[in-house]
Amino acid sequence: MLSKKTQYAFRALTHLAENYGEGPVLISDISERRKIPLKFLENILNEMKKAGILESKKGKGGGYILKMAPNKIKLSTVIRLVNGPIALLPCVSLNFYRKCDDCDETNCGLRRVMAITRDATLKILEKKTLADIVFEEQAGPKTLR
Amino acid sequence: MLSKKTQYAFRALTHLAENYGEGPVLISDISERRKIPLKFLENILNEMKKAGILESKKGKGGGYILKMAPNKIKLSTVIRLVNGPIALLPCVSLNFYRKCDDCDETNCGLRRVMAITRDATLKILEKKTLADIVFEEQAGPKTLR
DNA sequence: ATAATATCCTACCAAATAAGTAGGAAATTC
DNA sequence: GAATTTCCTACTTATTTGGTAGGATATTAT
Ligand code: FES
Ligand code: FES
Repeated sequence: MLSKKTQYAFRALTHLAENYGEGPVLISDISERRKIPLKFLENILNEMKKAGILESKKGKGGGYILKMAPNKIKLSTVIRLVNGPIALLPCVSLNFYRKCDDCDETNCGLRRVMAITRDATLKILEKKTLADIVFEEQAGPKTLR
Repeated sequence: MLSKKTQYAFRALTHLAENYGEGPVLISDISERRKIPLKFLENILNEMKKAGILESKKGKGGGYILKMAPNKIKLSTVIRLVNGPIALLPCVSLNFYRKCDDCDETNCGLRRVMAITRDATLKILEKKTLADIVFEEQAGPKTLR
């Protein structure tokens, strides 16, 4: 499961995506409108800035902006940044690889299945971007299952 | 990511699957051969028994057995049992649904994408069973990536 | 200059979860 | 009734999560 922090990150990014091209948005603004604890949000946004997907400006008229267009920011990027590995096992993670203790990697059946799972997940998360999330929200209420 | 406990569970189950039809296997046996902390493994196996996928016998000649054939035990079942939800958000979990705080479900773009991701993951994990894991191991070393 | 506005930085804290241990009770077999 | 083996309850410890506090630093406006 994604951490609460990651959910906050997405909510904030969605907000920024909606305001893309209209200048900086205040942390306090995002915090209020999206119901995210202010100080926590500060940290989150700052992290994403350091990671290169946000830009910031201090002082009056300042705030945060997406560093690139919403359709350039992949969900996989955000998740890896804020949440960590996408794979279900360290040994099949592309970006956070770590060997499994006491398990023979070249011979591990679980590992192979989890590699397949990772690929299926990634196929979606590498394709979907913030723009897709915004679009879905504007498409109006939908019930899903 | 799957917890270490879940990895242990899978290692143990794989071992039991390999010995399926040959009578009970001792906890201590699994513990040694698969390098899993004994007392921890005790708890894990017992949990899975209560959940209905294992059977046990006490006393001499006792031990654990799979309650059904390896190809009847889905990976999704095991993960849900030991690890918890498979979905990336509580609001899209089929078996562990919980509402997200401060997020309008009927209108949430992230939710929709995560529902798609969940489906893709489940499509694999509901299909693959312990038998597949065992088969992969017997298919011999393979390098993946 | 200097006050006001905002982000940035360092550090800390509490609650929850994960990972594992200890010790004996209960059932089964020999 | 002794040996074997799982079962049960409870505890401990380490790590991660979800924050908070307080001031430093940069920018703008007067
Ligand atoms: S090598 Fe990672 S689970 Fe076997
Ligand atoms: S409702 Fe679950 S993330 Fe929006």
